Amino acid sequence: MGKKSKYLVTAALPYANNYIHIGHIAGAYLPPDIYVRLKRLNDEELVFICGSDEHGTAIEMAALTENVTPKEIIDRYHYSNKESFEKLNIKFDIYSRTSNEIHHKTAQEFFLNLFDKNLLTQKTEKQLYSEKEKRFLADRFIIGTCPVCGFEEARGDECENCGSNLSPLELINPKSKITGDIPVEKETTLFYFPFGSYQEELSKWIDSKTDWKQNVINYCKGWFKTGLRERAITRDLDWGVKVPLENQNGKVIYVWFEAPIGYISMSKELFIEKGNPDGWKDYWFDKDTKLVHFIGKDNIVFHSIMFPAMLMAHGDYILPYNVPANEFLNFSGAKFSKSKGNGILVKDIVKIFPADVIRYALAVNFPETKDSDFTWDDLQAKNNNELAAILGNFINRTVVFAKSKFDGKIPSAEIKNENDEKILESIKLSASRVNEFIDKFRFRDGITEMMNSVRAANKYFNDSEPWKLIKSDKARCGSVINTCLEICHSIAVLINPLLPDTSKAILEILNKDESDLKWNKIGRRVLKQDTILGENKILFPQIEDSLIIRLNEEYSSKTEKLVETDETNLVSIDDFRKLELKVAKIMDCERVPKSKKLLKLKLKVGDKSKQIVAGISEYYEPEKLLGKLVVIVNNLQPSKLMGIESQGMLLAAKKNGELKIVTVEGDIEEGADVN
RNA sequence: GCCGGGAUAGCUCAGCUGGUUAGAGCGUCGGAAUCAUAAUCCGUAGGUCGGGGGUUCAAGUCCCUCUCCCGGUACCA
Repeated sequence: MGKKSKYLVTAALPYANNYIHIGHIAGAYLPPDIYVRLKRLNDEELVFICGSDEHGTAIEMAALTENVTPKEIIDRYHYSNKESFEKLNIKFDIYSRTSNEIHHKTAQEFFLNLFDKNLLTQKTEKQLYSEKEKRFLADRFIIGTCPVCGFEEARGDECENCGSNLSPLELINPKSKITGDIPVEKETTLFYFPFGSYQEELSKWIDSKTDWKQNVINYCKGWFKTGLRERAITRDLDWGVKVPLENQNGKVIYVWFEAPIGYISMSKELFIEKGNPDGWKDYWFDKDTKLVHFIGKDNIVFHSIMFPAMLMAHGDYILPYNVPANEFLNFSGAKFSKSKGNGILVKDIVKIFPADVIRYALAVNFPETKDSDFTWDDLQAKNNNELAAILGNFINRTVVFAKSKFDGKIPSAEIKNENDEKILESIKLSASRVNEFIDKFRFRDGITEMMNSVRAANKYFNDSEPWKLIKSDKARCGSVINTCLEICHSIAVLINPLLPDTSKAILEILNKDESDLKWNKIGRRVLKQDTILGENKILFPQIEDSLIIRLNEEYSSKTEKLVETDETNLVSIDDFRKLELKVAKIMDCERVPKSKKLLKLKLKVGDKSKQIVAGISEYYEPEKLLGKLVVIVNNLQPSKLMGIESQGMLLAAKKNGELKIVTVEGDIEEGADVN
């Protein structure tokens, strides 16, 4: 064994304005968790860093839209996402957040370091300023008439109607999206970072990274080809890390610049927690540290170009050793999309399936070289046909056999033969292959290798035929079962990085502590004969079709295409009678978080209550709807909108940007039929 | 528009600098076995590698072109 390496592993900082979904997990969080767990089993020295990215316009905008403070937004998503990771057993050494003071300080120091070296340039330009709100408006906060197509609600950065990319200054009649205030043009001075002057050094550096994934290198080369340009690193905004200079009121460091510094500040925080405040330097300043950034492909430019350029400019820190970016995970052929609300959120899926099942289903199909596809049917198949059938079954058949034929004790292995040693040896070899694969970020191959070991174990069981031996040669049979139990232990270690809960469960069944939970113990005999086995347990219960059918229905409604209605199409009275229109009373009403138009309504229809999600919040304040009698389609097939079930449809009239809900003239008891 | 990526067995995916009969897992079908969550093990079948053209002794792999999908980016004065 040579000198152990030291690893500084990071996972992309999730932006705290949304709940994370399983696409994120497959892309940037489960791979490093497996990687880190494996390194730990090999006694490598490492830290694993992650946390929420909590600044920037999008969060401020979400806050304004919901009429809450940014702090409320980031708290909601920070704690929820942190919990999501925990539920999936993705175990960071620290999961912190960029709103912490230590991060503000670290980012400011970083900024000042570059400023003091005269590496930053300043430029003055015109931007839109709201006198009323006393601040510059971010592009997306401005709406106005599109100069290209005349659409009246174009945003400052792009027109959703014609797709044009716009600058806010081009908009005709611009106004603040939030207050409706009319902004004025005002000059502002911002700092820029000259990426262009680092292009050559970066390019050479990337060229030296021959072992990086091809997709990452391609992205970088693409950027070099178009040429790196300077980029603003400050902006006029309240919510963020303040620019640490005089006369910079109302200015913050741009979030893309400040967020990756979070890796550094979170490292500091971790070592403060450990009672070793300078410990982070052993990682960030040591040329032998392997800094590995796990990210999704959308983040490549930041981690393999911008952040390295910043680190070069600063000079003290190490550069990334590798940036193993994954592609994207699709869902049933469609993209995960926040706006369409069809992502499978981690906080939802962990309520349905055990962490290990989710981890396995995602990991065998990591989007390592191209986008890959996730389906519920696939998850079921992976659980039933692989986890349960191959892995769970081997443990179960071994333990059940030992329990019934050897008094629940580990029999002795006195009558060994070469087959016993062969299988153990092959698992040991397999383990070293797993190690190599994962070290090269080839997780899928590594996992295939793990499962091959378990297949080999089943084969050994079959070929040894202990059910026959028990009748003819009990001592030899005991040796076989002893070996199988040893294999169970090896498997527990082997799968530990991928399936930590299952690994633990196997150890419990074997009544074995974690003292031999080490990679180099794979394929070795570590059990004591005559140990009484623990309680057996089905590791992977079958997933029934009915559950999968239900999930398919639930999630397909989110991706359904809208069917256009033909206005000239006539319906018969029978068709009309299929609709059950009823009068309902609005009992409760609230905005759907992070949605633009949705209100969640609690209705009373006769003696039943109902929940309906309606897209009317741009026209009605929730409070004003309370108590109103409205008309609803009572028997509409329920569907989910942004994860919230809607059990009907509210009728409303709409024209020329006006919308009025259909109410009842006079008073009538709710629940009344409408026809 | 331009740049980049993708399109390979029923499904999900591998195939580095071109080279013998294109691979894996799951599913299918057949067999063996019956300790085990009807779970295992062995074997079989399945692909004109998106369409078309070209280079080459030889192309999934290189070139051209077309179709579809996905990113990025520009312009629409």
